[in-house]
Amino acid sequence: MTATNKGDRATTTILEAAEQLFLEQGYHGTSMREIAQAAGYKSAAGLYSHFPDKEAILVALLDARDPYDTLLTILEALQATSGADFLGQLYRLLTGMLQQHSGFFRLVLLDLLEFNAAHVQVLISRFQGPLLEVVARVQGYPDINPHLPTLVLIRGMAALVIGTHMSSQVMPPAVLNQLDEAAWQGHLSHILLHGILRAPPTPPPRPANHRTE
Amino acid sequence: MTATNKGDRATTTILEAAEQLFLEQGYHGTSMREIAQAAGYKSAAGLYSHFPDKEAILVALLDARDPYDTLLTILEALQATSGADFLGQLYRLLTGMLQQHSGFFRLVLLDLLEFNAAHVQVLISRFQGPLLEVVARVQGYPDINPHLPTLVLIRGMAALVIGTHMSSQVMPPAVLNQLDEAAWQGHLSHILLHGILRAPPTPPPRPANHRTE
DNA sequence: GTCTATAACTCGATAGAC
DNA sequence: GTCTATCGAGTTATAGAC
Repeated sequence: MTATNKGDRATTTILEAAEQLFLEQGYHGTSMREIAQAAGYKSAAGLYSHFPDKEAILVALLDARDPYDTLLTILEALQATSGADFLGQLYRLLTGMLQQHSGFFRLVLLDLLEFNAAHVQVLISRFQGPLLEVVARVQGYPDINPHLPTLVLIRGMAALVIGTHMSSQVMPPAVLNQLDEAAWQGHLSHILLHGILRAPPTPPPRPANHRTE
Repeated sequence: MTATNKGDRATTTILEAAEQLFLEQGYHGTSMREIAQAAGYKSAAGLYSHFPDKEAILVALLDARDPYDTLLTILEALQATSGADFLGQLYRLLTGMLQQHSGFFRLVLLDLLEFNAAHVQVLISRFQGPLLEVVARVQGYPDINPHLPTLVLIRGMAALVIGTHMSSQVMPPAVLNQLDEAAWQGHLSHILLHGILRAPPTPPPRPANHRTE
């Protein structure tokens, strides 16, 4: 699945083994012997032909599972009729990707706790340029609140997306399943767009001037 | 600082030592020897007079650092003139507490990764009742959108609060410091209340009928 | 309760044969 | 590249003296 240019299949096998174990047991909770055995080796020595040490496996894993390229491709192709439409799609896209790559997100948390996000910082910095481009595109729409600073727009979106994902991991399944995924996305993106208050500050009952889609 | 009913000072000393090390090095990355030495013992054996094993230390630590009681007291005393006011205060309160108890939050993440949130689930379930009471209070205000299901209100608020905190841990300090804390809170709570779009869907330039606060 | 001593393993990493 | 064998240091946890 993870493309390696050469026939270096052993490396990806090791990474797949390490991924599963890291996610289940944590970084320090997983031994080189366990990784080796899960990858089909008889002892841990074989791993050192492919990686200099244990930490290098985590770094390679973070890099291999980084959904950066996929995300960038989709972002560039994204088209919308309004800021509301764009943000709605973006929210759905990001939460969907975070869910699909939840393993990667756990690896990020792992790096955050075990190495104080030392390795992820590199991945994030790579993302900064494209991110600003997307936000600039968002702010070009006339229905976006022009008084919101760019940074606030980014952090607000990021916070809701990350928080949505985190909450799904902590909420009891019984509660989470009271609404299906589409309903959750619809409601939460509504909050992102219109907030929690009633849409009109004081609703003046006037005939329809706004268009319905 | 952490109140223990008896003169059981040794226990709190151990917990303080364990807290610092767990947060710096992770759970499996911290040894009983290290905890013992940081707590003033000459060997790890002394710890076993107070805790049956290593995991018990983490559990006791999670329980000791749980800000539940503090939060509940503040929540009960919270007064507001409107839903917007209430939610604004609540957002400020929760983000502030999360920041103040960021150590506890890291312990939660640690439990999430190392034990699949097994221990935190207990703490969360304890919080469910009071949480519903607060939300019921929120929904009593007339300016809150009545079409938002209770669960959506909870998760939306939780997501933004958690996401705000998480983003502060990953964002480069240079970016984070471009706005001061009060400005961040103001903007982000504005998004929570009114969303990212312009306040009126399509601004009809009519004389003031809406009241300013 | 805290100590020394130690049991019984497991850790990451290396050496060298094949 | 993968193997066996192993080094040296680390691990959790216990036994028993004080």
